[in-house]
Amino acid sequence: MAAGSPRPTSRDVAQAAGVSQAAVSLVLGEKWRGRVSERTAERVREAARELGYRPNLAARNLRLGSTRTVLLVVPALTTEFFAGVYTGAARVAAEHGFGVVLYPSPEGIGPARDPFASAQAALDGVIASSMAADALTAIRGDQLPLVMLDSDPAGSTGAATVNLDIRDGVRQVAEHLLGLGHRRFLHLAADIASWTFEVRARELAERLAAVPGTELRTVCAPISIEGALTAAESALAAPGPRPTALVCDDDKLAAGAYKAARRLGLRVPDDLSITGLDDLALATAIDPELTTVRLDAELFGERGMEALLAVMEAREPPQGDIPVELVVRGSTAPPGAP
Amino acid sequence: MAAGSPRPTSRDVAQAAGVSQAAVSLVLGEKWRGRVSERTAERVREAARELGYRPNLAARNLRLGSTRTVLLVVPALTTEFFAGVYTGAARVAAEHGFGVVLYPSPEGIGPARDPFASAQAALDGVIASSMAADALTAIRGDQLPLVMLDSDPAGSTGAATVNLDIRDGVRQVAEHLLGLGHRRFLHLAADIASWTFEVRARELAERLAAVPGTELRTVCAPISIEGALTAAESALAAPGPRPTALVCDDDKLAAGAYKAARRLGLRVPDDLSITGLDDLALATAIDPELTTVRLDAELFGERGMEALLAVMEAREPPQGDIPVELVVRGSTAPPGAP
DNA sequence: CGAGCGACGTTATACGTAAAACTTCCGCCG
DNA sequence: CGGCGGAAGTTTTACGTATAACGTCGCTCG
Repeated sequence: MAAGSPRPTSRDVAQAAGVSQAAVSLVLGEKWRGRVSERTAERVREAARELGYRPNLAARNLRLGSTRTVLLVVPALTTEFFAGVYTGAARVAAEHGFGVVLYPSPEGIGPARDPFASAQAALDGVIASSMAADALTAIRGDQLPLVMLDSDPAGSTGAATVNLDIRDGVRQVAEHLLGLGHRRFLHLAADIASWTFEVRARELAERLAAVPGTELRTVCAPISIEGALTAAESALAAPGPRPTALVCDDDKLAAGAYKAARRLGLRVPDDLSITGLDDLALATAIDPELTTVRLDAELFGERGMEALLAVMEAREPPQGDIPVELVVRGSTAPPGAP
Repeated sequence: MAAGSPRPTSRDVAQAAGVSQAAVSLVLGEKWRGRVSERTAERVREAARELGYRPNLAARNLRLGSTRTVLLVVPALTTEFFAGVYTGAARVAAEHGFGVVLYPSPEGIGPARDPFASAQAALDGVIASSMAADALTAIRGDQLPLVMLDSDPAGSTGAATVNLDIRDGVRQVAEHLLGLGHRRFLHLAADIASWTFEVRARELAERLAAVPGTELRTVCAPISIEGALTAAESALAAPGPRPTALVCDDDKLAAGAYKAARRLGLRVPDDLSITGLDDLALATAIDPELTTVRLDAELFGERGMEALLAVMEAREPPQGDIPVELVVRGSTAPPGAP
């Protein structure tokens, strides 16, 4: 293992072990049942260890025409949610001998490099979450197996989808708040044109419309604490009867809403109930702790990877949305409580 | 671009354009100044576009012996800090024609796959942050250019390091609190054996030791809100005079400390001043907003990548720590304030 | 006794690209 | 007019691996 010397190749190992390069490949490829004697196999392994041999992946990929590598495209890494998705996907991938490469969408990263250029390696498949349309066409152009996370199952792309049952989560939130007696609602929505947010808006509207005497206003904000703060503050300060329940599209928006409430002198939950969606660490950091919908990010990633494996093997991907769970904490109470 | 057909190769393009494969390689490689006429070059480009040609990266990597891909090893993605590091590193990398692959440390991911197996692609270099020692030896075994983030510059590895000036950050925190009049301190430390945390402890102790009449106790906790909560609660409830200032190793610990204070009926900052370190979104989500040290994650990533480029080109990596800045918010006040 | 077969390997080839080395043609200058 | 140099390509080779195709024994069985 002399320093500075070029990496040893399988041919070097072969020479050291006194066999042919093919034999090395057979032994190290674990596919030598009746092809090589146990004694030579051991000699080869010994030589490989001795030289510190590592197969050249570029060569292997070229030969096999596949890299056993998959790309996970996420919109951002500004919360721990997609870290969980990655963890789940990577676990399942590893069980099948695949690796996962992470690509956070090109916010702030030069547009010159698309996901594929960035990953450099050839890819065997893609899991994409809430992505921009242009990046999507780039993918389809490559004709790669594709699974979309949290996207319209009836979308025009025809790609397989894996979704959290956000609809059910919003339903649970609505029932919870209606059950507490709330009738005047404000929806603090994310200002992103994405299916997963459209679902929230639609489901909430439908659930509330089913109950006579309810009101629903909606205000959009960028997904950041600052953005939510200003949007929520002006909406809550608007004339007319004040909403008693504030449904936020995610936990970060909810955190901004807390600050808006505080500025306006509103107590949570006495004057205003607030709900989130995600169940980030943030949800239990703020006071009172946030009533929110728990999303199982790791399971989401696992299911995504399982679906991709199915697509790659030309099997039918598994169906069924991933269940979510309402977590009731201190940010919700009956309206007008003391 | 018939569907299902195998991807076109440079040879297909050559045939379509009526030239040799070498000509295609020359034209598309942008290195054909005096080698190919403008007219044929255009024909080649046209044919490539027509067929939807994408070079096979595995083949290119094999030929060039380099992948222009770099690995960024991060301890976790549970806060947005390392997302910022990635963004910065990726920006600089893109400017130099490099891609960055992200590898979150193997918490929960099968140990069977080391970073290199995971990245699948061969790598040209590694930027590693606060990593475990065994993973490090795996890297050194590969003799790859390596830059360490937030690691002991006098460490035994001899690798280049890029550091935030955490020492100065802690100094600023100490001066701020001492200036407010605090004398009894509690240090809520991360229970991770890592240089970056050792620096915090050492610097804080030194700064306080320089002022007569100060007291310092230390308690360790896992970096999570829950962990910080229990550790801080029992430490604050301990007998003897209560500390008036609580210095936390990062913002997440500080968030847990808020909850501990609340449970014990202590008001922040009147009864207890609290400081963090990181300036995450979390810092402004909690009430009162957290006095903390702002770390420029993107700049950190940029510097890391610049250093790695220097190492790869056998240049001397740039020296100098990255400055940090104390951000004073509402969580600190003079002790015993009304 | 020779055909056949299994064990144990080896030789040869292909993957798709980049680039060094070579060919051909032509214009131009001494 | 001979040769030189440059433009415009082409032919060839190498990168490191996996595997199909091909020996070569020694033994067994009909």
